[in-house]
Parts: sequence; C-alpha cells; structure tokens
Amino acid sequence: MAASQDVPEVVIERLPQYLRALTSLLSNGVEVISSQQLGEQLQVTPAQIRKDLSYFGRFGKQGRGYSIRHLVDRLRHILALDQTWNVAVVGVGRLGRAIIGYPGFQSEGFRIVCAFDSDPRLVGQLAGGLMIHHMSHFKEVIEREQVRIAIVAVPATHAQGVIDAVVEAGIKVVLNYAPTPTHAPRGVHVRAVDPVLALQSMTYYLRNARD
Amino acid sequence: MAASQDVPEVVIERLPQYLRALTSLLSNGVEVISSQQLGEQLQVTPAQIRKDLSYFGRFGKQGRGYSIRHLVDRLRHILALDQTWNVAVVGVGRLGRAIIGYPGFQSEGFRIVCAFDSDPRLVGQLAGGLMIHHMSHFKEVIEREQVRIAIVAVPATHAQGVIDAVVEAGIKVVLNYAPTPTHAPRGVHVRAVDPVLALQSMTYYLRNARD
DNA sequence: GTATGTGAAGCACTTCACAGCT
DNA sequence: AGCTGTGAAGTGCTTCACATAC
Repeated sequence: MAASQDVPEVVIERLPQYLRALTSLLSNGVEVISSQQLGEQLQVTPAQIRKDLSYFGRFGKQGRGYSIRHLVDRLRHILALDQTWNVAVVGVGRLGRAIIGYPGFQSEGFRIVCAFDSDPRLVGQLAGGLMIHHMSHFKEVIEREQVRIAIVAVPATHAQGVIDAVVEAGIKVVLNYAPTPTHAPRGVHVRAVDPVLALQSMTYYLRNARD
Repeated sequence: MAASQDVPEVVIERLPQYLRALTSLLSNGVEVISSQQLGEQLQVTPAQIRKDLSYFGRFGKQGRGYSIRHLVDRLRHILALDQTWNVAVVGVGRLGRAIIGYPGFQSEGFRIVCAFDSDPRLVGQLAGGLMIHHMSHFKEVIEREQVRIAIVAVPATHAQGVIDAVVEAGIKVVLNYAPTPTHAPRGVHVRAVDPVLALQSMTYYLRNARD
C-alpha cells in the first residue's frame, strides 16, 4: 500500500490492461481468477500482477485467487474510471473528425463534448455533431463543459503551441496525436499516440531478420 | 557496438525519435549538434543519447558534436528506413479506411499497398483506391506485393485470429489497433496503438490531483 | 493443497564521471 | 576548451521464494 506518488508509472500503465481483461472475463461469466491465470492471458508474470496490485491494497484471497467482480470495482475506482470524463478535441481536420467519430472513447466513459480549431472557416460549423469553437474560447468553453482532458489532433508544427494553450487553461491530461516531441510542465501528463514511431522502431528487426 | 539482440528494446524505441528531431533540425539548416542540445529538445539526458548511439558505433566528433547529416544517414540505415516498406491493412471498417487515407505513413516510407477484410460484401470493392481482398488470399497477395508489415484494424474479437493468420503467412511486424491484448510467437513484433488505454492510465492522476 | 502478499535478490536500464580526442 | 564514448556506479523495476491465510 502506498501514496499516489510512490507508485511507478509502469504499474499505472498496466492497470487498465488488467481491468480490460478482467471486465472481459466477467462478461464471460468467470467470477474468480488467480494471478497465474490472468498472467497467462496477458503475458505477464503472476508475481508482477500481485506486486502491482499490492501497491493499492490486498484484494485477493489466499488459496483462492481474486474475485473478479470485486477487483474490477477496485481498479475502476483506483483509476478514477468509476465516473464519466468530458473530453475536448483540438483540431478538426481529417484525424480530429475520425477521433470524434470513434465510438471506442464513449463506450469507456470518455465523452467528447467539444471541438476546437484555429481555422476561422471551420468555427461555427459542426463536426460529428459537435459545434467547432475557436481556440480563443478554449478556457471559457472547457470550464463551462467541465472538461479536464484534451485530445490534440493538429499538425506537428502547431502541437506545442496548442499544448501550451490547453495547459494554460488548466488541463492536466493530454492525449497527443501530433507526430512531434512535446514538452509540458511537471504535473501535466501527456501521452503520445504515434503509429509511425511504432513502425519505425519495428523495422529495425526486419533489418537482418530471419529471427 | 553490439549485435542486434544485445540492444535493449527501449533503445530501439528511442532511435526513431532522435531521427525525427534530427531530420527536422537538418531541414532548418542546422548541421551539427551536441548530445546536450539534442537532449534538451527531446527531454532526454545527454548521457542517454550518447549511450544509445554507442550501441551502434561512434558517430560523433569529440569536442564538436554530431554531424546531423551523417547521423541521420546512419540512423536511417540502422532502422532500415533507407528503403520503402510495403504494408498491408487488415480490416477496412471506419478505422481501416482512416488508416489507408492517412498520409503520415506514406511520407515516412510506409506504402500501404493492399487491404483485406473477411466480409465478402466488401471484397472486390475499393477503399482509398485499394482493392479489398478476402483474408483467404492474404498469403498469396502479400507475397506478390512484397509486404512484410501488417496493420490490424479489426474488432477486438477478431484481432487474435487475424494476427495468427498474418503470422502464419510469414509476417514478422504487426501494428495492432484493436483494443485487446494479443499474443504472437517469439520473433514476431507486435506493437499496439491504444488511445483508450493511454487515457485510462492518465485518469489515475486526475483522481486526487491538484498536482 | 493452493494461491496471495511481500521482503529480499536479481536484473536491466540510466546516470555519472572522466579519459581521450579535436 | 569542449564534447564524445564508456566502464563503473546508481536506481528502479521485476522476479523469487516463502511465510501466511484460506
């Protein structure tokens, strides 16, 4: 058991994976699971699962395993997923529209409630049913809409400026789709979605590769 | 300097980031850079950059720094990015079509040359200018088209089956957009693009958060 | 008998710090 | 004088292994 800041970030990143697997098991009618079994499914060692969970409490029963239903509840609470989060999308080009239209966020409790762009020709139009606001109204709109998460889908050249602006407006969690390294102050969490980087690192293994 | 298998995967994952930053610098007319300066730009320690590069050779000049032009060439070679890679997309639903239409792959040397789906109603139609083939012809088509990379954009329920099939056909590099954990044999590299997982881990920090 | 929770050990990546080159 | 390349030291995550609980 530990205070928030003690938990390694790698651990936090694994919890949603555990949660997803457990939710799926539950919907298949499984009620109890051991760290061994869950580990096989996720390709993780049982010790790692037990250690990860131990940062937050003692959720298992020795000799039996974990009650999936109970563990799901606890993980959802730990990750603050036992509530709906409102999300703003910045950039409504091709990518931004795809993000707004993607049903996978909504179904997991992330509700995209407003969209922004800096192009005045787009402002006032609709994108996926959402009114497009100008970036100059960002702070005002996200406060009204109670948004605490921003998704950035602008060209690489604009990404840092947009991140600066959303941080200035008080946003602490950013999902960045722009293919560029970015910087944010301490206490702001930015994660990148960058399929090109992922491909570019894997081609390394095709280099000589008969492995 | 070391053999391929000795280089930690984390190092390989950083190289494309270095490459991207260096390419950008070069196009801005910068010719030489120190590990210190590059580190500042990428939020990485200079020692880490030097150590990472040292796995592959000695590319710098003591007292001066690195010739960006030279380093870009070497990194592109190390990562096997000094060639074009043909890519297959499996799944031409909404997401698959967005991937096919995304210009960011093409511009980095990843050419999407064929598309597959298991829905017979889609087979024979076009998606983003590409003929949609049935999965039953996967091996035949990728061999003809010289494809060694697959992008999987099918529903979670089908992802493992599709990955099994593409691996069976000889694919060693997979970019998986399906929101589900997957397994592949040793020697096959699968990376996941999973924005929902990224958001779900960041909400942890919004839990108590005035940090 | 079976599986958790956890200190301790192990391992791997990161950072230091300095010799060596320009 | 400045900056790389790199063994050595440091750090932090992972795995072990066993006492403990059911």
